[in-house]
Amino acid sequence: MAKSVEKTVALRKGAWSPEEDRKLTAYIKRYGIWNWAEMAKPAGLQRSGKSCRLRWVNYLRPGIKHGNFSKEEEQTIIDLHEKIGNRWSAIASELTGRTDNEIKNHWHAHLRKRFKYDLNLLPEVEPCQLSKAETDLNRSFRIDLPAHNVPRPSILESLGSISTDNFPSSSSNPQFEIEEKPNIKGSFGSLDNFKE
DNA sequence: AAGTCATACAACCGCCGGAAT
DNA sequence: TATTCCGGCGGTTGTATGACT
Repeated sequence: MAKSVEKTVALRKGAWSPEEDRKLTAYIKRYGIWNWAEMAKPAGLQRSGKSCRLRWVNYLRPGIKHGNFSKEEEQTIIDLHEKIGNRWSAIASELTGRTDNEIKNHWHAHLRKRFKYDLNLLPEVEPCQLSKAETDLNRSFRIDLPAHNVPRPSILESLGSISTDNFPSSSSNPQFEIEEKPNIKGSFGSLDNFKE
């Protein structure tokens, strides 16, 4: 079903454009989340359901915090990681507005090398034995460079305030029409967050 | 000024579990 | 009960950007 759709349509990959972000956000604002695999097409996106879900969950969803982690947040991550390991989603649930992906990245970029450095736990191994991530970690560790933690300009700035006012309505553009929402199950996502 | 290196982070991939049929 | 589908998770990779030489 959904898989056949994804097979027959050439799907875009790579970085999301502001236009794609607008389309996905506007679609979810209008119709909610009902089936990621099926939503992409009527939303006007040539993306896989997984890609749409990931973009929404990690970036577009209301309430997502971007930017540097506070000392408290870092300490929470360290504490929880010590207790439960790489269960990033569980850790993320304890940090309002942070996603598992962001925490995972932050851990690998900042915290893990600091943690291991403190404990002298990093083994001496040949780089050829390491994955890329491990190689990066080892390299960073050994040269002991301070992270130049300059945040990139957020793509959200280019989006401005998202509005569906200039977005094609379902009545004027059949591309966005949905006769019904088949096989709806589970949560409708974070629609409550749109309520003002 | 140009080339290379190091870093951060967005996004993809593959697997797994739960729900539906 | 078996199969299929979907969403979620964690690991990994690709790439943009800034620092360094």
